[in-house]
Amino acid sequence: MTFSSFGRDMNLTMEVICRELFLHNRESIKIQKEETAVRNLVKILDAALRLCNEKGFASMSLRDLSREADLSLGAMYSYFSSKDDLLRLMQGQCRSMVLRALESGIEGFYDPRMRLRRLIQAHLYSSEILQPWFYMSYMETRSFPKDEYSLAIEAELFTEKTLVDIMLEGQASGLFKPVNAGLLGAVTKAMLQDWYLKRWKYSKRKITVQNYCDFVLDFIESYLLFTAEA
Amino acid sequence: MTFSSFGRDMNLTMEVICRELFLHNRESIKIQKEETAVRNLVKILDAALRLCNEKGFASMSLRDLSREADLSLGAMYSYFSSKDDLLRLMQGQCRSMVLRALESGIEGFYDPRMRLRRLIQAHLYSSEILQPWFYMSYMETRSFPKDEYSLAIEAELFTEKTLVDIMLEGQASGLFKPVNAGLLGAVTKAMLQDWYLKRWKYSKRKITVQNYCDFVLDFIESYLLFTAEA
DNA sequence: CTTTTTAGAACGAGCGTTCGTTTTTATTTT
DNA sequence: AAAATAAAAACGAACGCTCGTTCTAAAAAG
Repeated sequence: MTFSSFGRDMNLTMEVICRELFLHNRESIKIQKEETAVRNLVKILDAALRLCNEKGFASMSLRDLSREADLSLGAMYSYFSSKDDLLRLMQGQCRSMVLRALESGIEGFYDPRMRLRRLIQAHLYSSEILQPWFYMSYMETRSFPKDEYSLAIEAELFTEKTLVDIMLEGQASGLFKPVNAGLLGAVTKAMLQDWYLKRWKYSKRKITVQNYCDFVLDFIESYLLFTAEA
Repeated sequence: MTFSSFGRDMNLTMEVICRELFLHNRESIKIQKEETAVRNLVKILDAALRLCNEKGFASMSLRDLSREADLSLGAMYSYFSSKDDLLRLMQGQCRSMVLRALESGIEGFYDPRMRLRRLIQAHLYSSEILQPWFYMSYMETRSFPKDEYSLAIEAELFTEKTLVDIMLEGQASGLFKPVNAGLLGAVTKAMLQDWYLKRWKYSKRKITVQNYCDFVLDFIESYLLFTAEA
């Protein structure tokens, strides 16, 4: 699975995300016409993610957002009922789409080594495309309202558990070495997260998601696989 | 080097940090008597770090801080001249003491394998003791005032470069395998950071800093060292 | 003309910061 | 040893400003 084939298969564009968001929230969104709504939701979400990445959700004022999205305060309140509601909209839609991408990444694969590769690829590629959302989710989790907080933690632990389960499968079938799978899963998650948390560093060094992915896979597999290599 | 021996050698207690802080900032601090000043600085910094970890620096109001530190607003302003100044005080003092701890960790060691071990230990142990400060620094860096931002980035890159340099030394001397040292340094930093960023997760799983440290060292050395093992 | 969408002034709450006052501590005088 | 005074530290109401949110009127669309 290459990054560009992943990009083609999953459709993680803002346009698509905002259209789904609109269709799933017609009751709460006060705008009727789909095209108008989608166009403005894209402007709002793009601007919100940009501002959240710069200064954080709490420090992003709705006046900043209004300026950046090129919509008045009143107009924006036709799309969400409060600042927290805006957060809920972004979280709900993006989380479900990323989860879908991860699941369909490993779907139909049964060899532990292949499943591990594909899960790591799917995670890195998703976060490459939706980096601002991943970054925002990571940095803001602690200040989310209670329900969103739980969902975010749950999602983090779910991905980690999936990693660990694949490792345990591989160990059970004698394919992987009996190393500490729990800790290996945890630090693998940390490496996956570093890709979207330190994007500035990796871009400056001209390291692509493909480079990073290959390295992480080699690093982990060297530790897990029995040495057939030199 | 064990965690407890490290704790004994470096003196990273709040009491010590605040006393140094006071002595280095006598001009700007409006309180004369050392004992009074140190006692209250400890209250202020402890409370500030606690609140910053809960809700972030921007969302911590000075009224919150005043309540938690059990000091009036006016009294607190005898110790710093603005909210940003409070940040600068915490950053300056803690950063220099952590840097000192890292440097004296590898001082006097010349074998690359030993240097790598000791640097990783010193980093994990420091962040175990000053976890709230490490966490705050990581999460708030992007919203620091310009000068503090640069210093924080510089410190992050310095630690990473030190890791990479040790790896390159080891490779040059034929002790380590010729893997991608730049990327290995980057993901090593990510693993070190995960220890203070996800403390809640590791405490819940009853994983100690010693466990984590041993695992990370084993993981990295397996990748770097030529296989003398099974 | 009716409906949908946008604009931006207005409001109360909470922010960082200031400052005149009170309380506590230390020193001097009786 | 007690009282008086001076110095140091702590207090918290008040100020100007920005925040999230509401609301009415204007503009645009059909």
